[in-house]
Parts: sequence; C-alpha cells; structure tokens
Amino acid sequence: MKAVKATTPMRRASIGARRNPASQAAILAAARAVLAEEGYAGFSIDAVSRRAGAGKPTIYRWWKNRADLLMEVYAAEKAGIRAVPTDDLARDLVAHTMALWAFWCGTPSGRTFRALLAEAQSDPDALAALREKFLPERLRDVRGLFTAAAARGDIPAEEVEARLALYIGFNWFYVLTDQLEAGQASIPAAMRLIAAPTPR
Amino acid sequence: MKAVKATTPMRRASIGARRNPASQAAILAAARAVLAEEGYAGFSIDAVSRRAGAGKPTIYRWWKNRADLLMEVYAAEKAGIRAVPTDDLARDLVAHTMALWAFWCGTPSGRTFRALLAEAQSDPDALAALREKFLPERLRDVRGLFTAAAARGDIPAEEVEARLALYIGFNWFYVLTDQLEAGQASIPAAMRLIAAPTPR
DNA sequence: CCATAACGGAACGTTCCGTTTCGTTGATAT
DNA sequence: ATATCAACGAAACGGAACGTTCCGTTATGG
Repeated sequence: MKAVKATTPMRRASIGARRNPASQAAILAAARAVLAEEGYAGFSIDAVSRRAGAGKPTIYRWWKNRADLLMEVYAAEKAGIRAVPTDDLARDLVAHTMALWAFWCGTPSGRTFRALLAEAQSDPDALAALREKFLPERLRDVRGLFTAAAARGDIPAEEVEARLALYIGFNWFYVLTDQLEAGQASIPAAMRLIAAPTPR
Repeated sequence: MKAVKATTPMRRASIGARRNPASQAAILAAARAVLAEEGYAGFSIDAVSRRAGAGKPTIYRWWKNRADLLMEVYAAEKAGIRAVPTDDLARDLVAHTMALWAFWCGTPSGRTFRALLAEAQSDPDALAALREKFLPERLRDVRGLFTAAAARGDIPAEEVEARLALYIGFNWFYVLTDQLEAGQASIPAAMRLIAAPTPR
C-alpha cells in the first residue's frame, strides 16, 4: 500500500506549468502575520516561508527581494484610506491623520511601514523604489489635499512641497519612534500650522 | 630561529591589565570610515573589526551592541552644532537646519543617523535608547529654541511639542529619503510655518 | 501524451551576529 | 624580581538569515 498521507493534507502543490495565486496569497498573509506578531526583527524570508508553507524559491518567484515583498504587504493591507478635499485643509489633514494612525495602530501596517523605511536605509534599490514608486502612489491623495487648497488660494502653490514634507515628516517621526499613541494630542496644532493660510 | 616579524609591525597589542583607549579610537574611526564608504549596508561589526585591526571582543568590551556603537559614532562626529536662540525663531530654525544638513552631507553623519534610525526599527533596545537618551540629548538645543520663543510669547507654550515634532519630522523625511540636497529649497517656507506666531 | 514550469522541501555557500577560547602583552601588586 | 591580572588580536564557534540551486512531484497546455 502507498504511504498513508505521505504528503501533508493541506499541502499546496503545483497546479501545473503556471504560478499558483494561492501561493502568493498565502505568502502575503504569512508575511502580514509574522510582522504583526514579531515585528521587523522577526521578519525573515525563512519565517515567512515556514509560516506560509511555501518554499523560498516560490517567494522569490513572485517578489525580487524582501523590500519588494514588504511594499506589497503594505499595499495589500492599505484599506481604502481615501482623502477627498473639502474646503478646509486643516480639517482634511486632521481627519486623514487620525485615519492613518488608526490604520497604523490597528493593523500590522505600522510595523510594515517601519520595516519598509528601515529596509530602504540598507538597500539602495529599496530606497529608489520607495522614493520613485511607493511614496508617490501612497501620497497621491494627501498631495491632492494640498493642491486643492492651493487651487482655492488658501495656501501658496509654491509652498506645497514644503508643507507636504512637513506633513509626511510629522507622521514619520511618530511612527518611527513608536509614539503614535502619545502623539495624538499634537495632531490638531500641527495640522493647523501646516495648513496655515499664506502669511502676511 | 624565531619567525621573523611574527607579529605585524603595527599591531596594537595589550597595554596591560586595562582597556586600551587607542583601540576604542581605532574602532570609532573604522566605524566612521566604513559608514562613509559603504553606508549602512556595509556596516558590520566584522567589517569594523577588520578595518580597525581590532578583535570583535574588543568592540564588545567597549560597546554592548551595534546600536550602541552607532550612537557613539554619531555623538563623536557631531561637531559643536550649537543653537542659541536669538529673538527670531524662524531665523534660528533656518540657520540650525542649514548647519545640520551641511553636517549630515559633509560628514558620514547623515549615513550614521540613517543607520541609527534603521537599527532602532529592528532592535527594541535601540529604539528605547534612541527615544529616551539619544534624541533628548541631541534635541536639547533645538528644543531650547522653541521654549525660548514660547517664553517670549511668540508661540504658545502648549504647542512646543507639536512644533518640535514638525521640525524633527521635516529633517527626518529628507535625510531618510536621501533628498537633503534637493530639499533645501523647502527649508525657509517650512521653518516659517513651524515658527508662525500663535494664530488668531 | 509529453514537454513545461511552478510547487514544497532540502540543502547549498555566504554573511553576520555575539560569544568563547587561546596565547601574548605589559602595568601593577607583592 | 616576579606573579597576577585583565585587555589585546586572532580564530573559531553556534545560530540565524540571506538568496540560490537542486530535487522529485504535480498538473496544465501544446
């Protein structure tokens, strides 16, 4: 008789001469879980591979490196945090910031984001991808808040970049120091300054 | 006959039953050099050890881990970038920011700082040290600029934290994305906003 | 029906961590 | 004078992770 249950019951074998989307999904889910439970320190390809019940070659068949996987984990998690401008930039920024921080705190995404930024400091390719692809995509909406305000004449158009940098940096500071909870009190004042009408 | 030049000529041997400050200096210099030439990616204890001509145990005799070494490298490099308040917060901030960015660009310190922030994302001890010791020390001066402005009544005292966070984040954003050069143009506008007089 | 390619698993060689062991060195205490 | 002691550089350790390469299995598509 053939070996009883020679293969583990839930094994996700080949589906033929093409990549199995179930593997991709399982790997993404495993990466999420590892980041949620272990943080960036425990996030290793081996750990994800083990957890997903997938071989490492399968991971590298879908993503070219760790940073690439991290970015897709983040993108996949990012629920539809949309930001549509009203007529009050400060109010829009406060609302978006609260939603973003809740997203960072309530999902593994905060940790994913921190891992991403850390990875970009040691991997030039990751930094380039972050700067030229990831950030522009992620910041499209919030940039829209500023350009809309500039279009209304509420802020000078030539200050959009500076104000956007202030906004991004503010968020990064709190997430990178793991002080999102304690920093919430600073949000309204900070957003009021960032959204301040053109002075003088 | 005994082996001619059995020991390398420049070897830095023991100086007796006490730690050799020359070793510490050599290690710090080597760490600087590695960071300058290889960046965070090439910064390994092994590389520093090789470059310094020092044994790894000697490194760990002086510093308890990589993050600890990184922080001392940064502290050792940090020339006296002092910030003494005048009567104009915006002007003080612009001046300090220009000096800081020049320091980050003109020395390995920018890379050291990025390495430090990255290290803190995977090492909880490093994050705690960053938050509770490194940052308060490094930010004492710039915090002084804000409290002085608050004392003058130029900004509300209860907004010091929010404005400081805006300031720190602004710098972090540009250094972490390696955009210090391109971002200089944003400094004046950003500092004007951060230093804006209490609204209304 | 057979070539193809992705699958999970295992092992590869490399790199790095932080630690241990070793023989050597030289200031200090006896 | 000499024994003690701790730090020194070098080398090697065990463990972990990287990214890659094989392997036998699987099932599709030509």
